[in-house]
Amino acid sequence: MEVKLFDSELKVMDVLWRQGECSARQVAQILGEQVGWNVNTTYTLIRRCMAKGAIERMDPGFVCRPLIPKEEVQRAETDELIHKLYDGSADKLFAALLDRRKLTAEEIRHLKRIVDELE
Amino acid sequence: MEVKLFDSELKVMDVLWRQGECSARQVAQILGEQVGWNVNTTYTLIRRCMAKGAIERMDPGFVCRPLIPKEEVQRAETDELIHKLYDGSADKLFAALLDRRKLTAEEIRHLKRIVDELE
DNA sequence: AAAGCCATACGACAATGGTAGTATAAAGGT
DNA sequence: ACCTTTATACTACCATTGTCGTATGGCTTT
Repeated sequence: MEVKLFDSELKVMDVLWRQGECSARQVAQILGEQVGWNVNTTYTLIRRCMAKGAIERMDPGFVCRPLIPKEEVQRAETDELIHKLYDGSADKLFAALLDRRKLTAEEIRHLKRIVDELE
Repeated sequence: MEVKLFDSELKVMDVLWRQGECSARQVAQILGEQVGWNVNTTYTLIRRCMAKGAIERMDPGFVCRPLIPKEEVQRAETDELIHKLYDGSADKLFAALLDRRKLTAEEIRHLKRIVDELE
């Protein structure tokens, strides 16, 4: 990820990822209800995201559009976690996930199929 | 996780997880080489970890022992990621991991083995 | 015992991140 | 034209985090 988004910025992005483009005002309203944020907080975060190139805002209407796809952020953050706690190896995270879950027989079958299809 | 460990504290923990018990001085030396930390930085972090109950330090020799297992931290941080970016669903992270196919051939082999051993 | 030297303690400082107060400006009603 | 309301900008503030400087106290060596 070229830009690092903070947790609070992620909340803004998440609204846009879910709703698609929408006005700054709407974002503020949604986050007000959803997280209890003051309107100004949202506007500040939107501006910070713009400064980072994560959001584009168009006139009229201050319509905001996410410029960074969610998948990219997911990927970057997951990588970070893998490097921080799983010795940089994705399969250790994978194994940990398998380990903590109670898998049903058919989930296991499903998994086997997916994994078998890998390369 | 009852306690939240910061990234810098995690570096200290990681030394202990790898080496097992060892003296504060050794930790400082390792992190000096490995991350370029000033000795004092390490000592400060060790003290903070002790305050959080993550490290126990014994006399003589200031031998440090990790009180929190790595698995627990991995779990907590992974949960956090899942909640932050994967709608709280481990499955989605799981799928994302498989989807990126950034896995090396060896990792894939490893995965297959893990999955085969399931149930 | 004076002088130095380690190992460790403690406190400080700067940078960062989260949150919101106050300012400004456009738009509408009277 | 003026008052209100609403949308947005700017700035400030506090808590947290990372990092290290200085202080202290014991052990050597002379």
